[in-house]
Amino acid sequence: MARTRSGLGDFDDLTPLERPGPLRHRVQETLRELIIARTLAPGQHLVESELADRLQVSRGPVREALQALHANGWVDLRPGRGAFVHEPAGQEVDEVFVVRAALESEAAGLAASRTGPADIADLRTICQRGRQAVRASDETAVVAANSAFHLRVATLSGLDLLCGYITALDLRVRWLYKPVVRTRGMHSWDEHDEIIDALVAGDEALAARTMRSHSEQTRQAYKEVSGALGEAAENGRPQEPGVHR
Amino acid sequence: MARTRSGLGDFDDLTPLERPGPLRHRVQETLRELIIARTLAPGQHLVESELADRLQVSRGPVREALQALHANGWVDLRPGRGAFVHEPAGQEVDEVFVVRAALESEAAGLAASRTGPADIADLRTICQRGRQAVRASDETAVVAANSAFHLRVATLSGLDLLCGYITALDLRVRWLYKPVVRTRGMHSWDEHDEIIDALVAGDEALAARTMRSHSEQTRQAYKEVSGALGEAAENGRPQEPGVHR
DNA sequence: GACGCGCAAAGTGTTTACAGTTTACTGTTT
DNA sequence: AAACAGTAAACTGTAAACACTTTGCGCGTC
Repeated sequence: MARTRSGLGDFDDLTPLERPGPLRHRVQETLRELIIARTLAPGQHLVESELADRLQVSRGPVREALQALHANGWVDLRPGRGAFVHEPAGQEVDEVFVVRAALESEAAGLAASRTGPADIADLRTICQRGRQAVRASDETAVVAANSAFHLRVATLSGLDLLCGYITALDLRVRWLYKPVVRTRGMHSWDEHDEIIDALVAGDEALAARTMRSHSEQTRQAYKEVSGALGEAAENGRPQEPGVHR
Repeated sequence: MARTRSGLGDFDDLTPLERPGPLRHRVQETLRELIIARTLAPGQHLVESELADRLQVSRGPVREALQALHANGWVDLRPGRGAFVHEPAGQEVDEVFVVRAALESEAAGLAASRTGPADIADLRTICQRGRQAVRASDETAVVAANSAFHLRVATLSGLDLLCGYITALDLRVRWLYKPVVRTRGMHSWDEHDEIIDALVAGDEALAARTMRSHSEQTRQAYKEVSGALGEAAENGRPQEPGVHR
């Protein structure tokens, strides 16, 4: 397995040297971070020239980054008026949870028949880190561990596409959920353990069901807290749908 | 319900006049169409200046369109080398079917409790159109009716986000599936009828199950035909996964 | 004082120009 | 003849400039 070439010896440690990479990537990631961190508030007008000035680049890369962010739902692009941080409206938060639940439970089901002992050990480690973070009230670490757990399960499905979608949705959840993280605490990690148990048992249906229920719990927690935060305006009926686009 | 204003009379027929809209949109859609039609072949190098010349625009809008297409998985962007039409590799086609199945069955389940008589009538009409197209061997019309049916069900879920994802995946399917459309014929429309029946019954679980099975059938059809088209290389084990990105 | 008109500032849409990288070719050396 | 270095063409990455649209403000009019 040693990757050697010509007669020049062993090159295994030789990693390609780092290169700056296109500006648009860094711009895109920077902006996404700022949006998630809510430094850039929903609805805020993202003026190209201002962003370009602050980031010390020209408008070109900024515009390209905005295109990509638009395609992923982080930014709304009103023709002739520019880019605005996307405003999650109405039932949208709920929708993210629903879609995520569907995809993650699918992933968990697929993972059940492919999970080895090493994978289980990884998952258990992540859970330990998560519990520790909860005890330490280290919010950032909790979020990180939670993301790591869900991403790890998604990866175990073996499907790159599914993994990509889930990762993207997880970022969205992290963004939307931010105002209300603290509430769920240790309970969430017990559910993670249940999921692991299902994976160990190799029971596809159970794994899928457990993951779905976990997602549903999280969604409920969100609903309660956000309901308490927002005015007590209880919309009895979910608002009229309408077609996407 | 009449939308009137001031004392100026009835404005219901007054639709905002059409405007050209940003070039990048039209470039993006044109390119996507060309990719789906396979005029632009997978792996093909998309040279910015050439596209710009042919479309009679400058490179700016072209680059922006390529960014958006990249974010949606139509185009690969190799830094320093440019844009290439995405090459579906290995199990990727299969993955699209899996994800689509998960999302569409979710949508069908949600639709079951929200479907009214008018919706049912619409769906039946679409099915009639589909059957007619199959009898007439009008491939384009078949594909159109099929897309319409699936999109309509997705819409009935009432979730815009879900709808958007499904629409995007449907385009992907249309692209990947293109080489092997003709085989499924009338059988597919019988399954569509079953789905409608489940919706009429208002049985969420049944609707979800039926839709999933329908998706699965389509996937199997794809596998058989593509297996027959490609060499008889029967990969026993689905190729090793690896992480997305 | 309310309304409408016109002007000016701000910002986006698009093009053009320039710098840096990649790639293929050509000639040279061993 | 094979391998290498050097070089030129092609193309991408980035910046800057120009044209047009939107938006807000001030002025005049009814």
